[in-house]
Amino acid sequence: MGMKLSTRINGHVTSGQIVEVEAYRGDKDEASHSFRGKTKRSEVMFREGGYCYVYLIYGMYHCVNIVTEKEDLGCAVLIRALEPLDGIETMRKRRKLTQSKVHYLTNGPGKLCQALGIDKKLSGEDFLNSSRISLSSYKKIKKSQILSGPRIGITKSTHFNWRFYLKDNPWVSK
DNA sequence: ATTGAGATTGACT
DNA sequence: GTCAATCTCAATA
Repeated sequence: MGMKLSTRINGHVTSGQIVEVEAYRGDKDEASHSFRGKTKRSEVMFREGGYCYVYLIYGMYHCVNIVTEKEDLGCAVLIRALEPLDGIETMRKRRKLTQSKVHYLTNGPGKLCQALGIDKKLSGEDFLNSSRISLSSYKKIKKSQILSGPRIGITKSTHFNWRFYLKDNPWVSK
């Protein structure tokens, strides 16, 4: 939370501050892609922390995750919303939004992937050694500014309060 | 081989 | 508020 997520795709640099995330883990979490073991799609989730897991959701949109923890544990953090920073005009064109609707640039997991040009080709990239996608320090966030609640859009394991978001940040999805 | 559900979004009533 | 867009996976045959 508070870190900057950046991409460089075909020379276009875009980035945003992470303001909303959800945690997924390999055991005890029925909502996780890693819960039933490795598949061709979820293989990246079982690597050691630092890799980028991107998947296609509902056949239409992409979602980006940061793999965490040790190898074989299947834990990752889904990026759900960003506060736009660099390359806003590039993001607006990718999202096909008019100036009056830039508010909707990156306030959702599918939206931010479209804005930053993230798709399945970036799944498996190493955040620490990639020329196309990276993370960097941006803002120090106080714990008191981070709120939590149930994860959005899932029907299993809804009792875990593993959605985290910045208090009063206008870019949060809901 | 077929079917139904899913970590979403935008268009429409 | 409803619904369709259409890829991946697991369950069924």
